[in-house]
Amino acid sequence: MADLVPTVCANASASKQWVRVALDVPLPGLYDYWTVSPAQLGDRVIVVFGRRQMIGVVVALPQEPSFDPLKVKEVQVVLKDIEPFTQSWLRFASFAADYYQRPLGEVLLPALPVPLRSVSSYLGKRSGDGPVSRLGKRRTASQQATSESVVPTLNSAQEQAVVAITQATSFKTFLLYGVTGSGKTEVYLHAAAQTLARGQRVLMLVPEINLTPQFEQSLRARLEPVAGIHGVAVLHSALSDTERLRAWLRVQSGEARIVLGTRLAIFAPLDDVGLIVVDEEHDPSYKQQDGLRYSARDLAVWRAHDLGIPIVLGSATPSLESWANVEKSTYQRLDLPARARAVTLPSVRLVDTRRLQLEQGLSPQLLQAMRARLANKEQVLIFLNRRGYAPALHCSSCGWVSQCTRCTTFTVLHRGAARRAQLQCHHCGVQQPVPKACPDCGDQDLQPMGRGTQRIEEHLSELFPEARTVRIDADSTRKKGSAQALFASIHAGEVDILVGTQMVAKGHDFANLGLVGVLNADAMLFSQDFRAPERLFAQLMQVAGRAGRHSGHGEVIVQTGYPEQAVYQALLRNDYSGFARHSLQERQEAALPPFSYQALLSAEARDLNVAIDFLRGARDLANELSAHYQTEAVLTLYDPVPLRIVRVDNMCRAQLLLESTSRPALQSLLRAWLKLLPEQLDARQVRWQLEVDPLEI
DNA sequence: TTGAACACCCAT
DNA sequence: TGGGTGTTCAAC
Repeated sequence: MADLVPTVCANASASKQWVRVALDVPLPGLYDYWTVSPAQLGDRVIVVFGRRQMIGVVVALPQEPSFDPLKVKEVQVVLKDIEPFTQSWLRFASFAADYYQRPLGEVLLPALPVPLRSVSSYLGKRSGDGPVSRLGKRRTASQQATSESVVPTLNSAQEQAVVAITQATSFKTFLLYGVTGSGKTEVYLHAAAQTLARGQRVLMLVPEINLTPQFEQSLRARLEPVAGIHGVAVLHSALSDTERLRAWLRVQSGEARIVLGTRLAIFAPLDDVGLIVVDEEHDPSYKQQDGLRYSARDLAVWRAHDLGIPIVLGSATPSLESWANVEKSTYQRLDLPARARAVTLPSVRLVDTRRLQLEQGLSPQLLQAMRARLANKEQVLIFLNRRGYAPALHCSSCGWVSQCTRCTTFTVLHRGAARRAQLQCHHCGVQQPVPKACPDCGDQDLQPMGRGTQRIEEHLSELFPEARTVRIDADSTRKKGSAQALFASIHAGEVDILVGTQMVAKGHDFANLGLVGVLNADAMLFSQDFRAPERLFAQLMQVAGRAGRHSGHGEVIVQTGYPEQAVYQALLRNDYSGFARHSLQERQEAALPPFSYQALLSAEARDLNVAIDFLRGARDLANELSAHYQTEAVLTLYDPVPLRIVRVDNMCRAQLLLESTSRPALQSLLRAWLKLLPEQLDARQVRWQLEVDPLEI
């Protein structure tokens, strides 16, 4: 840190300087302050804002303040414990703020580790010289070098992909398209190694934390020889504040050569990047669902464009947006046609449940296949996207169903420790004891309705008492580290039957898994959302890909009442491209994304009518504005509608969808609209927010 | 919109 | 007296 000596000469430092500061407040705009200590663009400062002290980022050095100079306050401290943020990083944050229509400070500050943005870590009682110098004193046990692993040779398709990626000298988006097990990771690793060898850094995004340890391990093994022992940094939200700070500083200082992380890592402060990788680019986890609602994948593409570098989006089931970009030749597709280990894909079977007598939701076909696999000492995965014991409790004599008092949903029956049952609302989190008798008619014969993972687990344990059954869902993995322990026991062969939600579908490579059974997939078919089939297909392909990755004779059984549906037929034929063609045609005919661009204004209020009225007013306002901003483009304003689950936590929710044929036109409309919305409408009783490119509608 | 500051209330 | 809760107000 010797290079952090102030760079401004002594006489200049005495003069008064204006700084424009971005603060993490939900108000639009930037705030001017003055200082006599030298402050540069990208420095952090501690300022007084209203009644509180805050850390902000200097984003401009104006000649004159844009506010009454007499009211402009002095900066309290100019923080110099890290290098100022670079122009390119600030430009990136500004783009994200503009595009998602949020104040710049709401992007910049949450992107920093907590200690770097909280005043208390600098001015607190025991803060000393701040979090960075405190970190320096307390040295970490040096990381053990991972043993070097053998670099596998690439097949010709992989080879071609690596060549294409590494030969790109400017911005170019590649869609690396290959089924599970086709060796996408090897392509990333080879391309990354070459990028590092050229002296540039690599940013690699993965969808979820629970698969980073696996991924991190193979990355470390392969890249530490090139990048150095401290050359790999991992960033995700499960890190503690200090761990996150430590990793972040290694990124910012340039020590980390490769940055691996979840969506938040897209805001990592590095610009000498030569390659960005977004693994499983279709995954919905890349979309942040609260606060700044960004898509890390979309931002990654923008960043690659801004930096003039190649970016690789990888998937077996690309998003239709990306697929359409390939068809427009905006992206270049790279195919990995075969499974790298030269094993065949699992065979898929649809079991039509309409004429079947199911036993606890399980078809005779599935049970028989399970028996065969278990006898053969193979593992079986039962996939059910529904946690808890049963989706509701039901009175068979009067028809009463357990409902949440605060939400318009059923409360879910859960079995806790020692078989203690309770009712839980999955939306507001409220927990209630299970009534002994029906609250309406007093009948004591209350029955669970439907099946969740707990109930399936219980039933399978009874059916296959000799098999070791394990459940993996949000409930069984709540404790820190328990997910990893469970996965470890599966890998160690200590588990025969695995019951799980979508948690198990992602990334894990279970060597001995022979059969995957999918229950209740139809639930996803009936969603209002136009993306539901796309999501279902991706999820089914992904969970199917867990079977037979090593043995080569994997089998997938999907139970459905609608086997003729296009999604299932495409799955049967393992035909993503056919499914994509069919879906894109439907989207085009309906002028839905990717053939249009959307924004979603949502509102919530105690009274549904208040929310709807607010949205109606907002729609009228947008209608007026559209005359000015949509000259060429076509704007569609839908009617405000209540959400499917209208009331959550006693707030009623509604939304208004805007759709435009032009992204720039939509952007300028939104900007003008958001300026006027708070003034023109009585928003006092309404909480509202705007989402650009919503993923779920 | 947030959160600090203040007023107010109630239990001890 | 102190803590918990509700209300108001300011924000370069």
